[in-house]
Amino acid sequence: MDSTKETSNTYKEDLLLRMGLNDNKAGMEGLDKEKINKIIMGATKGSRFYGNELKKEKQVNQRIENMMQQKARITSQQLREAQLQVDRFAMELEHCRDLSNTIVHVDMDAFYAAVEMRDNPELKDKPIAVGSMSMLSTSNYHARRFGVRAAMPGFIAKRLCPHLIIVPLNFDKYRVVSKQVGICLAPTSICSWVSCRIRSQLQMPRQDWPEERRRYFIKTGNSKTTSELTTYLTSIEYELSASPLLFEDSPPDLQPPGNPSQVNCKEQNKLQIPQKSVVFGTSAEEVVKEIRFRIEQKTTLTASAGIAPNTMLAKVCSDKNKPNGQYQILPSRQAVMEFIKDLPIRKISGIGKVTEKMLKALGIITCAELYQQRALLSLLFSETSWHYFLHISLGLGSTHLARDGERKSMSVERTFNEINKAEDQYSLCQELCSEIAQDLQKEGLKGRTVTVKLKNVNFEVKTRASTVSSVVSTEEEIFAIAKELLRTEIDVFGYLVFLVKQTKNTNKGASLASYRLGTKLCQPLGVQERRLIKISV
DNA sequence: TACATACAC
DNA sequence: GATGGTGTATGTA
Repeated sequence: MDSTKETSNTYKEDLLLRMGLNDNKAGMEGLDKEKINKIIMGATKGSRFYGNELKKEKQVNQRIENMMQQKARITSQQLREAQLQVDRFAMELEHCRDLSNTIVHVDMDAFYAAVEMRDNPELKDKPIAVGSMSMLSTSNYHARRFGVRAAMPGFIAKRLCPHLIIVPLNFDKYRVVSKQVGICLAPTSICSWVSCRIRSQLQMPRQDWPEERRRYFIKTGNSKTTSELTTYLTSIEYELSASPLLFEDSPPDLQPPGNPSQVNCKEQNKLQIPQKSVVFGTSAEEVVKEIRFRIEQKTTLTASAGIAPNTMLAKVCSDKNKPNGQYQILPSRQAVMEFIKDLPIRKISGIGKVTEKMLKALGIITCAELYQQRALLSLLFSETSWHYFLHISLGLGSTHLARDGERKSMSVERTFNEINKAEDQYSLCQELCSEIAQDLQKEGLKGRTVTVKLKNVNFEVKTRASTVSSVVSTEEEIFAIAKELLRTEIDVFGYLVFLVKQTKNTNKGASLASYRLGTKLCQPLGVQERRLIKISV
């Protein structure tokens, strides 16, 4: 076990990186990180959670050490050869660079928090977060100034910001708003979306649209007018959805919405709506402004957006002018490379904490540095990984939006407080099996692999899986398998948590590739004790 | 196929 | 007092 000294000295920096404030998020620039980290560490140090993080951190450090040893064994001859090979590949990629698509990534600002603030005016101007004392899903920008952010436990957030108001999650509400946002995009283009994040591919020019089609009337506070206008807006949307949305790059007809002085105030006699109106242009930028305008009119919430030649860049761009802003990378190689140059790799979707740290050990922080080290990376990482890195450093990414494929797994997982008796664990397992069975039935799916996931009080996680020859889907079938998996673990280790998973189904039609079912139970007292009892027996 | 890791949201 | 839940991909054995 680690001595206290080792813990406090050797890994201090590492742990701050792992446990301290992650400010890689909009609205968290220029915070007093040191002060915030002090509070976070004060709240977490000595906890079981902290102990497990320490352990995981050591594993990452070991990985890095292995990598560095491997690096030390690389000869300059090997490096030269790698350089040639990588550059040949890079040239091919360059040759295939496609700047002809326009990808838009729309991202709602502090989504859950914004919904809660909208629905409860008392929360306006106050620091709020959505979630529980155990875990927060998101926070508003006010709270972010205190270092309060998503994935932080509420009790720690409270220490950072004692006045923080924590609102419980209302998934049903977010689902409704999420759908409304989807409708705002539907007429625009081909679009695919996950939760409140939306990617949209603008496809066809709309330069021949009459201005009337691109005109919107601003909602006002007046309730009667608002209702009229809403009706009108709805009818416009209906019209839009009946035709493809078109655009091409051309100067905007008007300034951005949201700035009253720039709003067009023409009379609309024909429509008998004497209100302010706004007309959007036909460029990509204008279309995106229009999308964001529609979202705001429909939901009273703001969204940010990125416009770029591929999905990787569009995603990064959507964060650049958050909240309530947008950013475009023009479709030229130069614009792309200029944008990429000093961009920290951590900003790219898919580069997380661990990858960031490993690359940092190689002196890589920015995309330009990622490119410089391309030969070395090809020798240290798997083909999949270095290809991925190379794409990033060239500013390349997917230029089309994949349709949602069929699901590959399904799971249910829950963390519990205290379960002392094995029989209680079995019955909880059965409950989860029942839930999964229902979920499977809802989608008409079946699976072949059942996985049980266990987590003990020290946050150690293990998974145990079993694949059967024919598909299963009922509570009884699944529980029979899960129970066996669980039994082995309880008997041997006295573990407290479990999970079940299932994969691959050959049925056609209503079928599922796989599903997963999980449970986690926590038992504060048990592990050591139980293990001892087992041994003594 | 089994298991662990990393990542996103 | 207290550190989530769901899903995907990948590496390795």
